[in-house]
Amino acid sequence: MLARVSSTPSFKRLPRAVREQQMLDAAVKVFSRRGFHAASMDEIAEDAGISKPMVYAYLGTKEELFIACLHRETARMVLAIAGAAAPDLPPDQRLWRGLRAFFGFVGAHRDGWAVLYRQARGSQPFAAELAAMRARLVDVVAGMLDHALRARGREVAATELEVVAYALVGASESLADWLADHPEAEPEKTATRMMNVAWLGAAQLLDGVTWRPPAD
Amino acid sequence: MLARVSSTPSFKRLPRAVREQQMLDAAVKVFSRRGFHAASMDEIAEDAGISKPMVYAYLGTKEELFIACLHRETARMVLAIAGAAAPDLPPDQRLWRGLRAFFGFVGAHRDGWAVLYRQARGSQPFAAELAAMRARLVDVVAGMLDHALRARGREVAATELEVVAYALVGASESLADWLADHPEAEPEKTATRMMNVAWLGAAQLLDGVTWRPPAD
DNA sequence: GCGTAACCTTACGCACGAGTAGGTATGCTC
DNA sequence: GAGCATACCTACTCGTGCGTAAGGTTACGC
Repeated sequence: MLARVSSTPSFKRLPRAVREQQMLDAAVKVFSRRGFHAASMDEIAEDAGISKPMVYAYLGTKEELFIACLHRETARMVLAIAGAAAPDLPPDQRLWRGLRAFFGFVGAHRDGWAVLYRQARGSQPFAAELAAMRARLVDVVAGMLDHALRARGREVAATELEVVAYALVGASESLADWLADHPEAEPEKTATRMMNVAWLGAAQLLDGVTWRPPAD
Repeated sequence: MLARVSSTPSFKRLPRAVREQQMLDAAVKVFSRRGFHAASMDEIAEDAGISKPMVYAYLGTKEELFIACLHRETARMVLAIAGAAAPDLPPDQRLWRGLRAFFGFVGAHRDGWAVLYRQARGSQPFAAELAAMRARLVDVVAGMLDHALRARGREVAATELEVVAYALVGASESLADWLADHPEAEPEKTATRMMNVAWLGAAQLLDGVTWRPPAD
């Protein structure tokens, strides 16, 4: 009414695409800090430097907004890992590169990742979303195992593979959580440790066998 | 006022301890089905066959109630696993028994476990609670590894052990989630698969080496 | 220079559910 | 069988925060 030019002297009108990204940035930040429920649309809007109805106009309801966050972050992560694929390498190399990319990504997006995915695990509407993306990862890992097995002339039931892949993915997620909680930890080192336990197994670790990252 | 004897013809007055257990049962059920936030105290009260103020009188606020659920379920789980300890067995035996007990418990408390712990991961107030109990598990596993290592005259930094233990616990939790989502799956079998990946590692699995449960 | 469409605001309605006030019945003790 | 503690109820208050109605303001095309 009266105080109009209070906050920003010249207040920029920005095109939709830009504002949407700002909003998503803010949303990820606030959802991370507060958790889905405790986060308020007002705070997100304020953090984005915009007013609430704009958020509704562009990204829809709170749930839709959260899902949009999930999608963007997931896409980024998949992209980061996809670059490390190289399907013609031996399995240990592929596993190593995948893990390195994964932990590298998490390390670079600590607050983003951790709480976002921790959130998504819980509440019904997002669990499906999250499960879908986890399934993609599991499929990739299972496919890798299957590929390696066939190359050795062996074959294993799909369920069996899925469960093993699931365990590996789960272990990685846990270590990702650990990484997100320990700001001083190095992603590369964490990936190496994960590689050790996943590739070698506890029996060999106890016997002093260790796996070390290749020169590259 | 008028409809008093509607629900239960003879309505029993029960001692506090009994009612508290009924309330906790109901709370676990409702929290599981709906998630922490979506669960309403009214629904919990109704499910327990009691009115809301009783819940407040006995178990306190919604948060306190949830924490009470967590504590009870955690205690039950620790108890179930503790019985399988046997510290003088070789490490593979100990790991196997621990895993079997763990998955057995989860299989027997499917709705209880899954959503309760999935919930707790997310929201701030409970994360601490959950982290504490997870830390106990991690310590146990790390201690086991340390014990085994010393017996072989080797020694490893505590952080190193912790991370490996963390990965193992994480993988188990993931498979527990998987188990909770697949009603047809057998706990024993799941434990075996977990044992395979944890003890042997991917490299040996690919080579066709498998671990099989002992006759016991 | 003027319309119009996109951008952006303030200010509110409204539902929902946590937590409570105050009162009633029941059993146990002496 | 009076008294007292404990179990239990109905019926509210009230904060909080999602989602929206209705209206300003700036840029851009013509």
